Amino acid sequence: MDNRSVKALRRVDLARATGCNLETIRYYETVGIMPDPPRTAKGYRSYDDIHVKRLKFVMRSRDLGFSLEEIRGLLGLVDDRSQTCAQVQTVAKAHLEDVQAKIADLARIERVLSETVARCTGDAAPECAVIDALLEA
Amino acid sequence: MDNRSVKALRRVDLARATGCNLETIRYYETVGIMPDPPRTAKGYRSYDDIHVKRLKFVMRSRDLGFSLEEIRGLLGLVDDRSQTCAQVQTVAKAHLEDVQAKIADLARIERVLSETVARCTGDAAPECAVIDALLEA
DNA sequence: TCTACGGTCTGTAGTTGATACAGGCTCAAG
DNA sequence: CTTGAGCCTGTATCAACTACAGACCGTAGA
Repeated sequence: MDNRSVKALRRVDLARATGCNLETIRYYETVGIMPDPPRTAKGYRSYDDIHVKRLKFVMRSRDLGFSLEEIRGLLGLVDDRSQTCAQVQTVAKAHLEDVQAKIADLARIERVLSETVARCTGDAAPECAVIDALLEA
Repeated sequence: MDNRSVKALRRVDLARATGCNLETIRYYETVGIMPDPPRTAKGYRSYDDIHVKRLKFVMRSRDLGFSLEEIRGLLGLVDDRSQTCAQVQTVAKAHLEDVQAKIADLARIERVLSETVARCTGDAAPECAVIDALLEA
């Protein structure tokens, strides 16, 4: 006869609903990314649709490579939606530049590696182009 | 009158010769990536050209994104050069695939982020395409 | 009702790859 | 002799989790 929330979720339910690891949820609570949830009489955490939504937001952001610090900022902007768009754009653009820099780094590594691997004869010889490349000054 | 090694290097000398952080050298020794160096009578570490060479190898490998675990493997192959080439090629190829996978991931992120940022008006409105994208189920 | 199993609680340790600091010792130049 | 740079060790910190220990709870089936 509880007409407040249709169903209270346990930790495992929230984890399953989002695909998030059980312990990670608790971690997010201790670092303030997720709010401390209400508790049952016996101290069990009791979650809700809002937790599912927020956790999915966090996971999607993590998936896009935002740090927890950045996500903290994004969540603050979500919670207090004034002047949101310009600020969010700033964060997202900065992050986009990080991502592009990382891609450039990896592309360089990829080029060096694939060139080096290609020079490998791949046979049982004690000479190796990869080792030589790593050893050369 | 020491005709063994032309000059013994101190920690700071090795660090300068390689560009490696001082503490990182010690860290590499504790985790077995670098060997425990000989010590002076007073217990000071005493390095050599072989340490410079090995540390540069490690740094170049790290720079190419190899994990310390992978580097441990590569160093083993360097130290015991029998059947080297085929084995190194295996490690390097696997790592190359990792790198390519990472590039693909980041490229996906880059695409999503840049599309989303482009949808931003950038003005002071409380609606925001980035937030919406992160919130949407 | 008993029992088994799955779930929850807390606190703490381990992971990777470093980096930093405290507190004390030593060495070399001026 | 003093000063400053460098060395020593052990331990703490960072991100972002993950895992475990030891105790407790809740419910379904026999």
